[in-house]
Amino acid sequence: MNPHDLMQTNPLLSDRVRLAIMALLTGSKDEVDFKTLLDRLELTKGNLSSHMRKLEEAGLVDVHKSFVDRKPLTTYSVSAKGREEIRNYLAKVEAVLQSAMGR
Amino acid sequence: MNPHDLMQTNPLLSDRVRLAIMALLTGSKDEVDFKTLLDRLELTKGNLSSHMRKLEEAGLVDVHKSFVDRKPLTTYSVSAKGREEIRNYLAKVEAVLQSAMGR
DNA sequence: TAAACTAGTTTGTAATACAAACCAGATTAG
DNA sequence: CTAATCTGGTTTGTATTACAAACTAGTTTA
Repeated sequence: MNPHDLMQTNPLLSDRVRLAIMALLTGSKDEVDFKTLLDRLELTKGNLSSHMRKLEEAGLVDVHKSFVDRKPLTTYSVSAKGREEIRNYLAKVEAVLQSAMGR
Repeated sequence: MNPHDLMQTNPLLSDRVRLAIMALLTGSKDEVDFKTLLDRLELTKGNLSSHMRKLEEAGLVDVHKSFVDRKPLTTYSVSAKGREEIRNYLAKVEAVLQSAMGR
C-alpha cells in the first residue's frame, strides 16, 4: 500500500472532529440528537452545526428535524454512503500506516 | 473506546497530506529528499514546503540540509517522537472506528 | 552572457474551523 | 400579563489553514 493512496480518501473524513462524529453515529443503533453530540464531543453549537451541515451536504449523514414537546429536535444517523466511506477510510489508513510501520 | 478520544490526537496528523508524508517517511529505511516527496505525493513545492515546516516545528520529523554537486539538498526522516505519535494515532483511530463498526 | 533548470522559500489567496452573536419559540418568575 | 431565562439550534464574523503562484539563489546549457 502506497502513502499516495491516502490522497484519494474523502477529505471530509480526515478531520478528527468529523471522524469522531461519524464514529459516534456509526456506533449508535438509534438516531443521535444534536444535544447528545454536543455533550459527548464537547463542541460549541456553532462548530457542531457547521460540521453537521457539511456531512449532510456530502450525503454522509441523514438528518431528521421534528418537534418534541413543542421544541425543535434534530437527529442524525449515518447514511449507507457514510457507512461505506468510513469503512473505506479506515481500511486505507490501516493499510498504508501498517504497511509503513512494517505490519 | 470513545469517539471523543479522537479529540486528543495530534491535529497535525489528522490531515491526509501530512499523514501520507509521515507514512512515507516512516516506511523508508533512509532519509527521503524533497524531490522524492514531491513526486511520490504529487504536491506543489510551496504546499510541501509548508507542510514540512509544520512537521519540523512540531518535532515529528528531522531535517537535514546539505549541498550535493553544488546543489541544495534537503532530506527528511521521522523523529522518534514522530514514530511514537503515528503509532498512537493509528491505534486510536483503529480502536474508535472498529469499536464503532462493531469490530 | 543570457536563457533555462534545480531546489527550494515566501507571499498572497481561497477555503476551513471555530466561537460569538443572534433568532424563534417555550418556560419560569415577578 | 410581560419580562427575563432557557432550549435548540443557525448565521455571521474571524482566525487559522492549505494551497499555488511568484520569487530567490545558485547551476547548467545554449
